[in-house]
Amino acid sequence: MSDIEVNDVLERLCNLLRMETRAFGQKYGLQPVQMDALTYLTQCNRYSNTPQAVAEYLGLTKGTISQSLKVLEQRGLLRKQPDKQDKRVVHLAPTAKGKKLIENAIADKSLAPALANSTKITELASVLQSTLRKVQQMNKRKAFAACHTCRFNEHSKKGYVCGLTHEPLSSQDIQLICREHEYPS
Amino acid sequence: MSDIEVNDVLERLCNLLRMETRAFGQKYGLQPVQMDALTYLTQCNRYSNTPQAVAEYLGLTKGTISQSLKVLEQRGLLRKQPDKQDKRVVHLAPTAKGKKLIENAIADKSLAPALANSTKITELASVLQSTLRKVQQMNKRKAFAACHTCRFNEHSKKGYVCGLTHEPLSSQDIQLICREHEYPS
DNA sequence: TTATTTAGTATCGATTCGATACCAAATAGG
DNA sequence: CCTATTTGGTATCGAATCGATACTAAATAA
Repeated sequence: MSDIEVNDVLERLCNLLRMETRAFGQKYGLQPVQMDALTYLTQCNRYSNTPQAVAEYLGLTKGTISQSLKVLEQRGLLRKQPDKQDKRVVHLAPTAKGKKLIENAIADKSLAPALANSTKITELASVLQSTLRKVQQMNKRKAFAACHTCRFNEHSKKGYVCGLTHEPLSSQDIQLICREHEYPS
Repeated sequence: MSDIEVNDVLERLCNLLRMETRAFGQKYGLQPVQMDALTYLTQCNRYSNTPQAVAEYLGLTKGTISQSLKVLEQRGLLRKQPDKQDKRVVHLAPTAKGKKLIENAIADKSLAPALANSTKITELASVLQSTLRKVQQMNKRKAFAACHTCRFNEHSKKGYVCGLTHEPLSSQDIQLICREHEYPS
C-alpha cells in the first residue's frame, strides 16, 4: 500500500461526501458551498464567525462568499449581528433552523454508520488528525483548527485563556474552530 | 475519540483537498469539476470513460458534464473517440497533455508528503478502504471501484477475465475504476 | 490630519449546474 | 419486420456560483 493509494481513497471519499452534501442541500434548495459555509458557522468560535473567515476557510474570495451568506440570511438560516467594538465587523450566527438543518445533514451522511462498527476508530482518528495537521502546516494557509491544539491557548487552574485576546475560554470553546489558530512550533 | 470526530477531520481534509484542486486548476484556467472529471478519466477503464459514467461518478447530470467535457476537449486535454460497436457511445481519452496535467496536480498536493513519513500508512489505507466500501454499500449509488475487488472479476491461471464482458483483463486493467463494479455479497 | 489598511458589499462577466427538450442508435414486444 | 421504448449524448435556458474589480465605511498608521 502506497501513499498514492491512500490519496486516491481519500479523494474518492471526498467525492462521495460532496455528492451527499449536494443531494442533501438540494432538498432545501441550498448549494454545496452554502452547506459548507453553514456547517463551518456551527463549528467555529466567536472570533471566527465573520464573512472574511468563512471565505478563508473555504478558499474563496470574500466577494463570492458574501452572496452565499446573503442567501442563507434570506432563508432564515443565519442572522447578522454587528460587532460591538469594531463597527466594520459582522458576526454570523446560525439560527435554530440553521443549526437543525446542519444536524440533520450530518446525521444523513452515510459516513457515521460506516464508521460505527470500526474497531480501529481511535487509531484512524489519530492518524487522520496528524495527517490533517501536516497538510495544514505544509500548505501555507491558516490552519482553522480548534483552540485546544493552539499555541496561544493557556491552561491554568482557573481554566482556559486565549493568549491573543486574553479572554477566558470554556471547555466548549476550546473545541471550536478558530481562524487565529497556530500549531506549537 | 468518536466517529463524529473522524467525520469532522475527514470533512476538513476534503475541504483542503478541494481548495488545493481549485488553486491548481486556476493556474490552467480549469474549474474544480473539470479537474475532477479529467482525474477520473485517467483512472477509469475502457468501459467507464464515457460522459454518462463521468456524470454518475461525480453525481451530476449528463447534460451538465457534457459542457465541462467540451471545454476539456477544446483545451486539448482529452479526445473523443466514437465507439466501434455502439454508435451512440463516445469514449473520452485524456491526451498526453491531459495526463501530464493530472500527474502534476497529484504531485502538487500536500497530501502525499504529509503521508510519506507516516509509519501507519498501511493500517490507514486499509481502514480507509473499508470505510469507503461501507459508505459505497450504504448509499445506493454505484461503487465505482477497481476491478480487483469486483464480484464479476474472475481469476484463473490464464489471467483475469471480466465476468460481464468476458474480456480478458491485464494486471493494469484490474487496478482501474469500473462503473459496473459490484462488491461480492 | 492624512494615508493606508481592513471588513464588508455591489456589480459584471464567465462558468457551473439542473431541467428540459431533442436527436440518433440500440433494444424490446408483437 | 415494424413500431414503441430505452439509452447515450448534445443543445439550450434560467438560476446560481465564482473571480475580479470597484466601492463604502471604519480602524490603524504615519
